[in-house]
Amino acid sequence: MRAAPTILHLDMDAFYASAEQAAKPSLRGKPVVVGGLGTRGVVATASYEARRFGVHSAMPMAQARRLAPNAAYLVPRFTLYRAVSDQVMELLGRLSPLVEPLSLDEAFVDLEAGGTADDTASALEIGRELREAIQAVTGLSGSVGLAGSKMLAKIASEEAKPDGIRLIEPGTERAHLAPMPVRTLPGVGPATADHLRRAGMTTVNDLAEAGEAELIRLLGKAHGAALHRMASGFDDRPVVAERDAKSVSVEDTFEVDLHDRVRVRTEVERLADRCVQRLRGAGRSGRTVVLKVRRYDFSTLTRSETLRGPTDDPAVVREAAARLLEAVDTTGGVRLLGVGVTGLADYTQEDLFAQAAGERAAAAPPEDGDVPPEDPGGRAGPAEPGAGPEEAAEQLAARRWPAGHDVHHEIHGHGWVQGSGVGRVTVRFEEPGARAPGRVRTFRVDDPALRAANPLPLVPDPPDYSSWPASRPKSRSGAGAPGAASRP
DNA sequence: TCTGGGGTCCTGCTTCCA
DNA sequence: TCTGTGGAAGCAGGACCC
Repeated sequence: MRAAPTILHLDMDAFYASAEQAAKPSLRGKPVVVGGLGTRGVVATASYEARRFGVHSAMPMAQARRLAPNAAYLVPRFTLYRAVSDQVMELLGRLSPLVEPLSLDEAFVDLEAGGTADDTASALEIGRELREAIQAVTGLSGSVGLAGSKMLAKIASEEAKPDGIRLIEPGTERAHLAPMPVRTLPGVGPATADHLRRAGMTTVNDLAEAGEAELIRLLGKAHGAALHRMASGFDDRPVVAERDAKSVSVEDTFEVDLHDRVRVRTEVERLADRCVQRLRGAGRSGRTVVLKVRRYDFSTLTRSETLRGPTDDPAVVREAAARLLEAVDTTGGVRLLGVGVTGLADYTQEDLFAQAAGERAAAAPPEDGDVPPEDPGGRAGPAEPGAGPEEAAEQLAARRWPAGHDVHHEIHGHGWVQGSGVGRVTVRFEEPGARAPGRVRTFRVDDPALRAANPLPLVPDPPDYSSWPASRPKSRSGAGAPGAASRP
């Protein structure tokens, strides 16, 4: 805990949805929902306009569509979000060497370590400047929380949302937290909250007064002790700039449950290959292979196997995953499969498995390596079995032209896919920064003049913040859009 | 109504080994 | 040689977070 509120928490407001609204002028002020559009998709982010209909993160997409049938439904575009996130993180890095990203849209900053703030006034000033800078550079708004600890800074940014700044003065933590519901504290989810409610505790004050011993009795040593400290306003977790990943995994939920054992095995091998690709991309290897199976009834089980040494050999991971699958009963159907690797290391060890696999591979006909022989099944796969020719064509069109993705037309220029089906794709031609919505045109899905395009920057010509925070950039006309001003 | 994907951490249990 | 013990490692599941 600190005597000055020099831990800053930044949380971008409805990040994915706001980025889409900024990229697509016709969606500004309208309900936008970003997430998986398949029958089993869930909402990743809903714009504030969509939230008014009751749509929220993690809600099944089918339910969101019932609540807000007229909203724009888009698939996530991580290339765009990552680019914007990089811009935001770059600004945060100007405030301190200690920046801890939690996700693409959230981070802690230790202002004291950066020497950019050492008291309430300077922390507030830097928070306001940061929000202005983010608005000017990305066109998006973020909420800032300031406090003497990570927990309180995060709570403060939550209270500041949307588009605000909030400071919790050190010394007032306990009083601030006392009336709040237990779910406010990090680490208290639905299960723990229910557990606590049955024990008669619903507010943070209840937890603080219950005492550490009682919470340990209820929740176990680590969780109970940590929760009691947090409920009492103590949180001395440092801001950690670099964290090594501890596992790498990939998983797929299938549009339709898999029943065919051969298909299940094929999918597991495909996932193992994808997992190794990611592992190698990170320059790592791993020792423990984990198979995850979610069955038709949503029951989930994991099976793991620890190898003699770390590996990044796809054949080794594939075979381990296949062995693990042998021990799993999949009758009834499989909804999700996942393959992961833990026990990460920076080196690989030539072990007997790898050697054996290599020898087998040398003796066998050539494989297709990392590229599957055909577009595989599941979410990214071909038309589902049983789909009619028209349905299949629609699925292929939707896959080629995902809703919300950027396209370029030889004559009409840059646009984005509004929808596709019946052999047609509908495109709205507009760019970020346009004042009015663009025009809509429809093409054949195989129109040669139409091709997929990369996202454009949300702010075409952002101001130069390279000397900030030492000196602030001169305001340009149009920079610092309305709404950037901090709320009191 | 019907529940994603990619992670982290913790707990309880079993086995192995010194 | 047998027995007890404690720690480490492996494994499975659950909860939580964004």
